[in-house]
Amino acid sequence: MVVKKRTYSGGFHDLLAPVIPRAPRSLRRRILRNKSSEDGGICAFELLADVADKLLQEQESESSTSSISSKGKRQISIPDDGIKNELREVKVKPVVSEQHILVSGAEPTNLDLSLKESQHSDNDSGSDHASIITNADLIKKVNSNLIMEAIEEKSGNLCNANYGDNSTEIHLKAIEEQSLGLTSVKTYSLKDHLEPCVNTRVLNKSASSVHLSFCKDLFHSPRHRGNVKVNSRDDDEKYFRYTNRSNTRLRGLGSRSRARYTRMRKMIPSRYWKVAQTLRDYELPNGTGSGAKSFYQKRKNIYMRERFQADVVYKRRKLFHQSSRNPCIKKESSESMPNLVKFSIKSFKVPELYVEVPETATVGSLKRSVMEAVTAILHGQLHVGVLVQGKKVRDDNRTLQQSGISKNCNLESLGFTLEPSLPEGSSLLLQQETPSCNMQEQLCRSPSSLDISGGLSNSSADHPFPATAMENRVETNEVSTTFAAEVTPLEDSKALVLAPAVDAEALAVVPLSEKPAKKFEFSQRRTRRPFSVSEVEALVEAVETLGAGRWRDVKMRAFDDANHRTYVDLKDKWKTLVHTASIAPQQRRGEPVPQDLLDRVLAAHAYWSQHQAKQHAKKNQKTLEAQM
DNA sequence: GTTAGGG
DNA sequence: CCCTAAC
Repeated sequence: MVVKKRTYSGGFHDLLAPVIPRAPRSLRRRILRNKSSEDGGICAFELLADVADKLLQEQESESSTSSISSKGKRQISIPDDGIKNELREVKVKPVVSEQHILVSGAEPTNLDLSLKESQHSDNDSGSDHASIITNADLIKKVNSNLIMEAIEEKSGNLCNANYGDNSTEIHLKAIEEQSLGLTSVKTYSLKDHLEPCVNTRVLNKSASSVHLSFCKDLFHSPRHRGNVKVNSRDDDEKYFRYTNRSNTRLRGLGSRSRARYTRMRKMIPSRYWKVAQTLRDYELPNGTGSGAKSFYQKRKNIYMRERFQADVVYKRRKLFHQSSRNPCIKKESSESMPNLVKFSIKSFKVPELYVEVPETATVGSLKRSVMEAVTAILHGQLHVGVLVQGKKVRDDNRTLQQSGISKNCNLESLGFTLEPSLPEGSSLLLQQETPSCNMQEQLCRSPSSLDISGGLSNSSADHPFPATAMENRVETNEVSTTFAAEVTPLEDSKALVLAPAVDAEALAVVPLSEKPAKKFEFSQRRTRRPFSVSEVEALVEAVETLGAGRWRDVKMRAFDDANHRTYVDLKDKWKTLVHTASIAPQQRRGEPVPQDLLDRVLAAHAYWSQHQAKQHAKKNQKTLEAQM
């Protein structure tokens, strides 16, 4: 006997089209089609459920027939194990899976169960399924389009694009797995030559709920990564699109079903989702197109430009498809998705807004004053800055990795800033530059600091990076009125809640001419960027001609384009070069500087030292003469 | 803003 | 690289 029915429960009611008792194939097909057209797209789960369904059907018919029907229909036979099965889990995953997204409309316990089962039986996160298929009764390769057929039912041409290879190969395996308390575990591994593999598993257990887990890599195997992209859309519920390699066919994955919604949320790390939601719900009054909607619209160009956008959502979504373009990531992408860097902006803070109110003012008027100060700042166009290790990342074209933003490091030093374009002559004086004041200090020192976050962050322990925005002190050409963004773990963060402007009766915001306001940027050491040999050479050349001491000129001459090299840096480097050149080669560290360069360093150093000495002598001479 | 020098 | 005095 074989699987007679599937029992779905818990929120998949509108997701699972095939949740129907056995019916004539034609009928079920019609149902599926209707469902499909209604949604205007397919969902991976439906698709796979259908694949499983087909397999089961084939299995069923196999009990009386042989493998290939006379009609040429592809059938797959598996031995009748005599077990009554209920479909318990349909698992879809690529051969190389990075992560499962568990979707369950059922209770957490069921979810846990599903997880356990996955952990127990799915040691196949690598490319080897043998580990879980210990007792293969049957392995059958069918050069077949069976899976294609099932998929095509739901997706039309899309899967042709992805799986349109007739070499699709199907392995069927059935096993007994008593240790799980399962009467039977059948594993159907549908694997095409290109991978990913679709592994449809039918578990038998007494519970009535169904757990679905599938990998977000369904159509996104490492080997295909360069060709398959995850797109995003304006509609959250059709949040992702998978595109084929020509990027012309897009498949909306969604329907309005809660389950899909849930699944999408699972596919997206929660904090991003929530930020996305938040940004959608709370529009930013930034004047750049009325907030979130415009952000989403901008995303149309998501593949056109490798650049970071000012909204976190956009930025983090882009992470999903940064895989193949950056060679630095390749090492990882050969195994899995690129690491996702998780951002969560808990709050934006505006420290040191100075508001003056008379003692007799009411609290309400104080609130209004503060609000006006804030809205005055936020009124103009906002820009978002990204700070890494306190250094503002100015090059929007750099990848996160190149900018030192990675999953495993630096996140504690990551920050976002809001940079309003203050109107000319604004009376608002925000802090000016002051290194070495951290946010805590700053906030403590600033009774009028505003937390405009409304951030409701239930910290979840799995995010190790409560980060504080910081900004470096130097190299700021812009008028830098920045607000730090506190990047924190989040679960239920409402990123930005901005109250509307209130009446203009508010009290004056005091221009702080008397107090050299401190920029609220928080100094953090820049990332170390050792000088390359070519940089050293450029430096040496410049110093040879200009002399040691004219560092600004040296900068302009040789490092004008290197924003990360200040003239102070050049001066420091020269200092270390002189030192390096004067010590034994064995004592030198770092990338070896060619000896000839070091020789030139010493020569130039000697020359300009002497020159300087001469200058000093002249100067002293002159002063002496003047005194006489 | 630059320079110089200690940390 | 940072910090900062001194210009």
